[in-house]
Amino acid sequence: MSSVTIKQLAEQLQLSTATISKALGDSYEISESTKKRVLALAKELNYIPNAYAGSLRHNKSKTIGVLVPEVTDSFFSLALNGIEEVALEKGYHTLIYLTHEKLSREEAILKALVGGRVDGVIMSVTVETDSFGHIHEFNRHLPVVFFDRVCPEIDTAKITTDDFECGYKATQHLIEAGCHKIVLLSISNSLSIISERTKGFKKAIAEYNLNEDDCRIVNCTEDPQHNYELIKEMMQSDNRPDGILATVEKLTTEIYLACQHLNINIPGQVKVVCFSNQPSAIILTPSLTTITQPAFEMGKVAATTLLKLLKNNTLRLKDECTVIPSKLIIRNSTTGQVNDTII
Amino acid sequence: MSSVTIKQLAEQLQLSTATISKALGDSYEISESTKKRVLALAKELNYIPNAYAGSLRHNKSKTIGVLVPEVTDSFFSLALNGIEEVALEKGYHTLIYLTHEKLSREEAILKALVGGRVDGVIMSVTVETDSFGHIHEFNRHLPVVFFDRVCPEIDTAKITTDDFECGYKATQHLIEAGCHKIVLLSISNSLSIISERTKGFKKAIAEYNLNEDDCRIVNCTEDPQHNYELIKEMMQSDNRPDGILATVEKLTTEIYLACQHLNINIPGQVKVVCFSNQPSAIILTPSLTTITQPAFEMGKVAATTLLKLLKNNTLRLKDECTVIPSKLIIRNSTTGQVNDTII
DNA sequence: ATTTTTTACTTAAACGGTTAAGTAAATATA
DNA sequence: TATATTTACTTAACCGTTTAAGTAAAAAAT
Repeated sequence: MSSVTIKQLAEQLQLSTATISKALGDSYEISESTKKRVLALAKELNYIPNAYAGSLRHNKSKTIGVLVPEVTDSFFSLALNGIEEVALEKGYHTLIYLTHEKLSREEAILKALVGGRVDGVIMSVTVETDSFGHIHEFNRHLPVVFFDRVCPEIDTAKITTDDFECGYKATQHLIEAGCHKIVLLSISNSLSIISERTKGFKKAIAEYNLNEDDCRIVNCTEDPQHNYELIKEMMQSDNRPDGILATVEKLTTEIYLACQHLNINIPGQVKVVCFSNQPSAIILTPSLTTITQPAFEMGKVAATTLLKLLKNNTLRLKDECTVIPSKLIIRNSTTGQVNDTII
Repeated sequence: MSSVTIKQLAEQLQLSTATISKALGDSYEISESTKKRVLALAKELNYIPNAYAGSLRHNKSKTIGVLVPEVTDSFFSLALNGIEEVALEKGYHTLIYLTHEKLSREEAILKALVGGRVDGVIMSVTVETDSFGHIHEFNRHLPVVFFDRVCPEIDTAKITTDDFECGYKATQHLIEAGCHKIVLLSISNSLSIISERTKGFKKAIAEYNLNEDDCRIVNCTEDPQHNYELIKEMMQSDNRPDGILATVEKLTTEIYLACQHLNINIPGQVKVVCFSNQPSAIILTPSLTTITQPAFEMGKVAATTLLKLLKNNTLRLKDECTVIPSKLIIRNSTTGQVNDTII
């Protein structure tokens, strides 16, 4: 059952455990011949060092924790991909925790992680995270790197994308495509990314002198069915929008469904832009204009930043903020011919 | 930096570390008054036990390892979701490793995990996994639960879906919808799920007396661009199929794109079924007929099974196989009106 | 009043490694 | 030849926690 230990190697070779340990660590204190014997036996018996013994001694776990709201979202799964790639390359292990957008989970997980299980954390906060005492408390013990959904109140590394500019560019694109009544579909009032995107949205509305009452913000929830009803209602109202800017990927399905069921043509009657990393955007009918975030890259940079700190803890994490731009990918949901999308 | 230890509690209360440890464990050996004092101080100083010290002592890590080919796939992200849910509920931690379909990664990861870092592993093998010595070796030390992509040669718990039946049902559905030349798009010759689905496919072909030369198997790769070319070529060949059964989700994009670009109507000229958990299946044009696997449920059962064993290691894992049926969800890509999908 | 049992602790070993300090023998230096 | 240095080890302490074994004092039983 249990694997080979240093003690067993020591006994077989009639050496002390210290000698074995140093031989395996290629120490100058050990003769070449002994090193060879140790390495050979270690290989033969398939010796694997116990991860926790070393961790306990060095107070280092070679493990990072990743807290994300969910993983069934292209952005987060791509980011996780990037994080895991860097971690594996640098010999780190990745503990994953899904908060399911619950602040209480986030709090409980961070509290548990102070116990030495991880050397640091990479996280994207929940939609509910409007207080941050738990993160601050965690950060007193261990380093935190935020990515995407950051906590402005915590002074640490933040890997983000240009949400403000993208909110602006997406709105500008809708306006220039002829929209006058643009609705921004939000999912939170506190989330950093949403508030940045919203600011960009508002700036464009103001700059182009659109009627601010027509260009409102509608709050969606975690419940797809509810969102569907909400969008359907919105699209049946007197003041129906002619442009939709959806701030999260998962709203795409409900927007397309509602328009299909109400027989509203995209882009003829309403033009749609989504913040999305879904590969299927290109095969939707009409193909979906997206703001596509550099998810994989953001994950890689977040992990690289954290691991850089763990290697050299004189680094000031607060100076390690990176902004990687997203791309506006224009497709038919904002520019397509109306005939393209008869349903 | 470092957190509070039992030693510090002991010193402050003028007690031994043993007393503190037992008080925290609510041992009968400790008086109620002492327990109260210990608990109070522990709470005040926010004592969190060091995870690895306990792990080292008990040779248990309260951690499970999850090996999946990738996480940017609805099936695996949903399954991970299910695994993490059960793990968190039972106080376990989840280490995630992405093999990226590389056997060498799978081997390296399993080897590293023998070092006590995990108490067991839940895995879905890579497309390259045609030997299994590494899994067998790992399994000598620690329990393994397979889900979805299993290794038939290893005697342990396997959580699967009814791939054979689904291969059959999907093919039958295509045949009954009028297809005579059905192509199965495969990604591997060794993968358990693919071979089961293929068997079901062949059974239906034989039962309905379709021409076996027209109903061939085409091998796709990990490269989307290559798959696109392959599908395009196939759809331009003399013997163009009138039905496609795609065994993995990610092929959807290339099928739809190729048909769009070649101006081939789905379902008019070719009907399509995909094994897929993508939520966007419903908003594609035409909406996509899918075999949808119980991904979340499979993840939950896999985790529950592993944790059941870890609690009671007299359990025989090989007796803990579960098959959870998938669903054929019929949509317009096989039954829709041709007019629905003019592009 | 004496012995036994119970209570409420402490001591020390253990988990599997690492490492500072110690040491005997071999080699180099004066 | 006597002393200093280097080589190649070993011993023992330590990381933070658990737990078997030991113990003194209090309570119960005889």
